[in-house]
Amino acid sequence: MKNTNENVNQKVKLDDVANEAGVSKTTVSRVLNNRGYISEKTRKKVNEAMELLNYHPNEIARSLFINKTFIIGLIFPTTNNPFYGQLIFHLENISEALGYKVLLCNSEGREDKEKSYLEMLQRHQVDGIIAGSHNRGILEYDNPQLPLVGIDRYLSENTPVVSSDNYDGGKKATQLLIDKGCKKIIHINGSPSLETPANLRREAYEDVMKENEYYPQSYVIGENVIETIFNENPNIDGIFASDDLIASSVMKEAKRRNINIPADLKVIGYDGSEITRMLLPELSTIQQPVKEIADLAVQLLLKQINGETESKIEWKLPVKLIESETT
Amino acid sequence: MKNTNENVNQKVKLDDVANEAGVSKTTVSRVLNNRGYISEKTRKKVNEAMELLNYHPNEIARSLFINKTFIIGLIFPTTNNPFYGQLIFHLENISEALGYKVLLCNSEGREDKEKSYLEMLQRHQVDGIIAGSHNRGILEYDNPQLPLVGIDRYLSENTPVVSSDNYDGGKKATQLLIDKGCKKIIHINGSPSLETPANLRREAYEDVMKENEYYPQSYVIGENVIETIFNENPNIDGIFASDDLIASSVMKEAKRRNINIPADLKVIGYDGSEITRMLLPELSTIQQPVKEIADLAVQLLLKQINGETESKIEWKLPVKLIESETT
DNA sequence: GACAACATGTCAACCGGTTGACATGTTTAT
DNA sequence: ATAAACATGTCAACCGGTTGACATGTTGTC
Repeated sequence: MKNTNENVNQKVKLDDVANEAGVSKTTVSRVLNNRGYISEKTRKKVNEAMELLNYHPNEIARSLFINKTFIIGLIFPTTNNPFYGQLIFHLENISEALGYKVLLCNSEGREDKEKSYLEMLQRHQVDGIIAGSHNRGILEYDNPQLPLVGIDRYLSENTPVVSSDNYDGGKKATQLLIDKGCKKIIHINGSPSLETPANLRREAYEDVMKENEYYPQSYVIGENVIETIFNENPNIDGIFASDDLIASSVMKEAKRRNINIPADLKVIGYDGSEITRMLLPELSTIQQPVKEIADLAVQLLLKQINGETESKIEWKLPVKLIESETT
Repeated sequence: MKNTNENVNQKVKLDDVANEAGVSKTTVSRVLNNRGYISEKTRKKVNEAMELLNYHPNEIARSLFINKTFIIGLIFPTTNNPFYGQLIFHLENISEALGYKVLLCNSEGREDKEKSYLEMLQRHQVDGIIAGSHNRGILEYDNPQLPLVGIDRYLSENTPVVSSDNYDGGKKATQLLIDKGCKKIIHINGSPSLETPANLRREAYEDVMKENEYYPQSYVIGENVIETIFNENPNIDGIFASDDLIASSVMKEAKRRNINIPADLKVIGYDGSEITRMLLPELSTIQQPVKEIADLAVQLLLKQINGETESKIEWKLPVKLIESETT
């Protein structure tokens, strides 16, 4: 049996298509990029050759020349989280619709991983980065060689940040608990060392509490914190958790202690992702406009990529109070 | 003010590093790739130059030459789902540890999207693809130019598939309901038109039912199906849902109808992802070994990428029955 | 019949690294 | 003293497309 060309399993390249179609390399490139004059007949011939040979243009070669990859890097703690899972879904979706692909990076909130991802994305010549995971102080963010947008995270002095209206959300949540008659309301938040807009949730909580002449008291989530809260505050009757997962842990612990929700204790969370709404519909929460956040973030990034300027740095999108059975 | 080189905002390239360090292009490349002889002194000089200039080697140029990108494509319905979110997290994590990056594709289960993603990934010269979303019949999968691994999906005759032991899972779930005394057990599954190993869950259900001389009855999930099930089967006392989200919908509907779980109706799901366990711990379920699935899938893909052969096609990993309050 | 628009080809430079061949000079070991 | 190992440089081809300049020929139109 002859070892013909067709048997050799090597990638088909533009030259092969040109040969097959009996035209020049340039003509094939013209067909691919729709430039210059091309007759319908030739176009068809070339397309047929591409079909026949199962040709896929090498985007790497193209990227190298045009100095653009149409790839966006996404750096977030993890897809294994209802909120980020939904956010990343939308980010990818919107990007795809606009002709961009996404490289996914799960930083797990670790600075070292984030740093090496950042380096990796730059090596890969991504056109821009959207990041929602962050420990401020990573030098590379301050010296951005790259279009950059943060989601719910300050990345550097002049990097745009998109977030839900955290202050308003915190206000709505706290106010609801007060309106429902809670006297001893406690707030649980993530690590406050992070300089994130999400801290505004706590700020709003504190402000509203003081306005109503209550004493604000915040705990930071961590090992056994929820147990501690119940132990240290026997008269607790309201909890504002800064995300729904924390809220669900609170509910679990309350159940274990036979504390009745909402009769004895009212609970409200934050995020309101689709999955949480589906699996835990009874939880009251402040819902973030996830799709709108993703939309805006991508838009702002593309603006930067296209060299358009935009002076506004902080973008806050309205939240929605969802009252359910836990309040 | 002079417009020195430093002011020009252009990407630093290998040549610049060479100039800065006062060595040749080749030497810099040798440092980068650790080949040939290099003195410590020179290595240091070069590294300092890279640091100083904030140099990031252009991986695109490198990929083009070595004909390898170290990128893996992931095609799944959506990250906005606890199971896929967790799976994708692990896939990315493991890949990263092995020096690969991932391009994320949310197919939404749509054939057209999947097709265009497949094409896109080939253009981008990914080294391989792991796919868990699929409508069989996409030609490209049958004619793979590319290393390929399926998760819970048959992609083509000889593409490796990794999945949980669906048959055993279906058996365990059904048997549990029977053991708990259910008489009228109904199964709800996803679209059965898909040729997926997950169909074995239904098969096991049917087999176990018949063995115990019960009449198996399956519904396909869709608009209002759950309501229909309750309406058509007033004496129903057991439901095996082929995933936890469906199970949670069943629970919701039961609550609406004041049907007590588990007294009047027992429910068991499938997946047992971390998020579901956290938000809906009361649900009994069959837990898939997500991390192990991801691990194996990546391993099998890398084997293909490295040209090693592996004749085993179907890989089944053991599931775990989690008994909770709904049974 | 002449000129514009259309169609295609040839050729080479370019994107930014990698690599092999080869030359030259310096150390080190024996 | 001499060969082997070490260190670095020069040069050019290469990866697979893209693009611009330029040439040549064909149609279509007024």
